[in-house]
Amino acid sequence: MKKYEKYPLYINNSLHRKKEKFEPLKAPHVGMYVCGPTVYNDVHLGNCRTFVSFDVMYRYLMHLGYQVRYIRNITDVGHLMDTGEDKMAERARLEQLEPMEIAQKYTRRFHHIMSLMNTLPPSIEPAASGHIPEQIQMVQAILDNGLAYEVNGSVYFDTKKYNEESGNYGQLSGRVLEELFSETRTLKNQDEKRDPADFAIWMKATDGHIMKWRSPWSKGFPGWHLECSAMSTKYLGKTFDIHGGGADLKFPHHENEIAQNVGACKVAPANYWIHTNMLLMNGKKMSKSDGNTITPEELMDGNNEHVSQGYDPMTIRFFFLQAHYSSTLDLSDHALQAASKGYQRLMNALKIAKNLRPEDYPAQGDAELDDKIQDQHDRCYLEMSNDFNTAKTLAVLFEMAGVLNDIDSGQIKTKQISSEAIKMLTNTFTVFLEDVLGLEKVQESSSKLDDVMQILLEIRQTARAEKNWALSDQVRDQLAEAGIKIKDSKEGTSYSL
RNA sequence: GGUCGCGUGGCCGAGUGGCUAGGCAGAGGUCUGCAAAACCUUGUACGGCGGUUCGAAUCCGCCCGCGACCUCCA
Repeated sequence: MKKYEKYPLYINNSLHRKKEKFEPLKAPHVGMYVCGPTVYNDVHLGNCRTFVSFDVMYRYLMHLGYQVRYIRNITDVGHLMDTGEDKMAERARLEQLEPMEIAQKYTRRFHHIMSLMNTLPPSIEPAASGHIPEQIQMVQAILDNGLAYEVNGSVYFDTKKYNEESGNYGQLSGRVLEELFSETRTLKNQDEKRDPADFAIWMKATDGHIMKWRSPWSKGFPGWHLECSAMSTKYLGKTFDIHGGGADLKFPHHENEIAQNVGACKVAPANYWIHTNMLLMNGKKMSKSDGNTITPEELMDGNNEHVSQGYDPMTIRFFFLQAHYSSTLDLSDHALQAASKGYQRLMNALKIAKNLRPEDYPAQGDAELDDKIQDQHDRCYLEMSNDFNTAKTLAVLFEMAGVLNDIDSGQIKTKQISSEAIKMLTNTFTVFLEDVLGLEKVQESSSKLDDVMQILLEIRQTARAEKNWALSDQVRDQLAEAGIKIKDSKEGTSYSL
């Protein structure tokens, strides 16, 4: 019996605004598409939260026994500014680089950050610029189906006609087409559209535009929403299981994506839509465009006015997972400090778990304790299978940490706990912490500093043995002044920066 | 203005009809040469006013406050 049969997964499907049992099209295969970053500058922490959320879903799906194809795109074309200039092109102009250099540069930096945050790479990470033919084909298919029209080399999606035929425009975002553009904003190229709700799927490039490709309609570039439609269809098929992204993409991006897919392929793209909520700072959404942001580097270095110190990437990941992905989360220095302590507590317990040997324990233990551990094991699965409730799962892991500490301190005696229970406890704790939630022990620094510290700590240890408190305290205090804290414990003395 | 969501103890944050969320901080304790760290124990809560119910933080209504989206956004 597969784990996913034993612990059926329930997902809050934003398409229907309710929690539904997850039934993949072709179990054990699962196709998941997540909207990735636009690589015209560095990702900010809000982006990271989204990708960490989907990383945990990806990990848990795999842990349940599904074979997941996880697609996360890189947007490197077609995203326009209010001025009409492409975001990539604008950045290229500012940095005096080629647009593709910009894309490469920020893609590489994005990968670096994602790796620090311990997210697994997706199965395929397609770039929009590498899928122009597929996008042109899709424009053609929509035209062939009579749901788009060409004006002066640009092609627009006929939203009104689409809605008349399918009646579904606005289903995802809960919008009514007639009311949608009652208050019109002045936007570029509005004059070419038949209806304000129409949107470009192919745009003719203006003279100065650098990123452009040949198409049956003009030398131009695809509309922003089109890449996800084309690439999800190419790699996951016309209909697939899960489509995810930040809540701010619901409208218009995802709504238009659905319209394009249905318009081209006559079927809805994804059965389950998952939207992650926004990371806030000072109670306001973190957003690239209005400057209310903090980058992962700034947070890790502590080089930002909003934080008093740098935070380890794993602390940040833990901080994210303490809240449910569908809730807003307010970033603050205070909350991060709390997260740092809590995370450390789990890591201490992890160390204990890894040192326990089931063979040291008897075949029979205290039945009550065995039941407790069985219950904690079950709850880890039930909570994660309940719409990926990482907050609740962490709460169970903290309970398990308590048991591990009790074993370690002798509060729970060896004879009280069975070998099987120990196995289940350590295995569940380790697997959920590391494999499912992706939380790992902070890498110890392995520089010469370790050697130097070893020497200093030995000197201090000798002084202590000789009751030379003046010297031992001098070592401790002066190290503290240099920002190095030392911790005495039964196993010896360790240090941290 | 329209649509959607939120308001939980000092702070962060789960929970959705009766059963302890959890973390941090605070308090008490264990350990320790002292300290720190670590560990154990522990109090405090559901924005306001009504309603439904045997029973509501949880459902309904109104009010107050906050946020998101409404063609830049994860």
